[in-house]
Amino acid sequence: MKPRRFLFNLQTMLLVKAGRQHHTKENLSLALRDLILTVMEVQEGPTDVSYQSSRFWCRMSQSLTFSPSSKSHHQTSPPQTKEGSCFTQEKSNTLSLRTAAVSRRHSADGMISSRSGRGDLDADRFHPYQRQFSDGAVTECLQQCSSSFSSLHEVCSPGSHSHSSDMPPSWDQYNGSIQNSYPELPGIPVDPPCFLSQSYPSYSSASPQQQVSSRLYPNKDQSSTSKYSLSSQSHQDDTTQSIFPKPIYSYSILIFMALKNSKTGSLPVSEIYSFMTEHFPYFKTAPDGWKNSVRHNLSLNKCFEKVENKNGSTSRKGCLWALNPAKVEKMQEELHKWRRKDPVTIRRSMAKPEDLDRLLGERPERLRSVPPNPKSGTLTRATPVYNPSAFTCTPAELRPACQPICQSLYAHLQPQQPFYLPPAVTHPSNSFALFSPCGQQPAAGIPSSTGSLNSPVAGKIPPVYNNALQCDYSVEPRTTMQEFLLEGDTTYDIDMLNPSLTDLQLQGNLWEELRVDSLVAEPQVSTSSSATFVPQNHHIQSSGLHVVPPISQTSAVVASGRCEAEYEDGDEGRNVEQHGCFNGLNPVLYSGVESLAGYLTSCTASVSLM
DNA sequence: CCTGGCGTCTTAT
DNA sequence: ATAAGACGCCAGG
Ligand SMILES: [Mg+2]
Repeated sequence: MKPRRFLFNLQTMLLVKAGRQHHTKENLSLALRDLILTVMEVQEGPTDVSYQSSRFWCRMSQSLTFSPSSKSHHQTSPPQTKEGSCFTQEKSNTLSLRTAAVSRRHSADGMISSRSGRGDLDADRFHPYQRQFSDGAVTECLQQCSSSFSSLHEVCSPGSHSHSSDMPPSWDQYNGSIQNSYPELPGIPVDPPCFLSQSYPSYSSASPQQQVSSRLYPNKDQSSTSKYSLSSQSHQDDTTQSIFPKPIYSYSILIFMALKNSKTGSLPVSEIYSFMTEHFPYFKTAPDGWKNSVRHNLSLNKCFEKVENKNGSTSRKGCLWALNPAKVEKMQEELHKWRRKDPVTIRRSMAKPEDLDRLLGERPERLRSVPPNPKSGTLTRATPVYNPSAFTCTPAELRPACQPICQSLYAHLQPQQPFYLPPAVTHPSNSFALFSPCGQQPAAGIPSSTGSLNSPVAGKIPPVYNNALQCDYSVEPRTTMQEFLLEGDTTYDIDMLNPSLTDLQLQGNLWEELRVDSLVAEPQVSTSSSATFVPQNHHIQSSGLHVVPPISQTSAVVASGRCEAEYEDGDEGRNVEQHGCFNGLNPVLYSGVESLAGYLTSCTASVSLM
């Protein structure tokens, strides 16, 4: 009984958080994926855990390819999008479901009209300080907005959906209680139909705009989509749009990432575009203009310098762009700042979330418990140098730390040559563009006279570079304190990542509301949970602990979360606690998260043993 | 035409 | 003041 309710709540919370409607396995999986992204962030970096989660994610991605033929509602539940964007940007701390809902709705309302045609793009315009989605995402947001709440209802009404049929009768009353807990839901309630499962045309028949097949703005950069997208073919564009929010990183940062991760350290604009579209699918379908902005940034930002392309051919075109050594460090700091800003959301906007750490510059895995080197045969191909420009340290330094993970994680990457390799090229500038490419532009502080070759320059600059370019690995004094903390102390990680936890806070709120609900319905549960749910500390997992029986891995999750439940106080405490919770989740990621979704869906049965 | 370099203007911080 | 981004212009292919 209680356990069942708890798990149900858990499911619902997960789903709502992910903005999904039905208690389907798919939705739960997707919701879990979100959760995992969060976990990855909390974990900060490609640890063994995130490695596992990455793998999980990949597998998940594959399995997420909904077959067009399947139930129509599947298509309407594109993976996470909305709440990450709609919610997290809020002041979040005090963010209530209500406000969230309202704001979402508003933003959606404002833009939804523009969806009809290419002509009216104003609403789609980028806005510097406001998260946006490409196309369909907006409408989805609207739907999600109401849907997230409606799900509470729908989920509770046994007959509403296929999966819910499994649910025990007791849910009926539960259903009632939940509804009660949201007596006056904003916005949504305004539309009474929202509470009726059938009133979601979007899910059963999907609104025209969101309808799969169609109309996406033609895009020239259709290039490497298929490789990463969650769904296939026809769905793809649509899905891509809906799924990937615009990255919150600034253009400068994105460009920086592109250059930093390039083999040579310099790229033509076109490749910078490619990098962006490849890693941030939003750009595949983004309205025109972003390329302008990229170019504009290249020109404007002193961090980026033009490099003569081939044989000093003049001109205005065909240039390569490289990083200005003198500014790199600054950029790197910027990047780390952004990184902390909202890591989860960033990952969401990425084609391959697990690549984030690599793109940002490797993290010090050594600080984490990384399993001993599993020397694998595929090593040679994927040695850490995949990100040449990001590493200035010696291979020896890198390998021990990275290999195990990188190797498997990035095995698909094409081998690249270490960026510190002496450019066998005639144009050193190209191969080592970071070092103030050509004398043409006496980069600040760097004697361009040394021009052609790296060694002289390299000899002088490296310290700075090393520090800036390689992920602050070395114990370089110059590394910022924050970064240090970030790397070495997980506790700080949590603290730093605070912003990224807004989702969780929302979750907490939600949970709390659910809990309240439970209280009403079931005094007993309330007793145990009420204690844990005092405002100051949302011991989200705690309440679960009591209820959830030692069921396989899942229970382990909760249990381990439990262990670290008690901690500090105040916000920090909560965060840490959550951290603990997620750490607890890790084991699951390891052993079989996939089963979790399934487990959750069928939890009612298994839990009853309590 | 398209691409790419870069300028202008607006907005938020 | 500055950062960031949307948008515009124009040269060159
Ligand atoms: Mg520049």
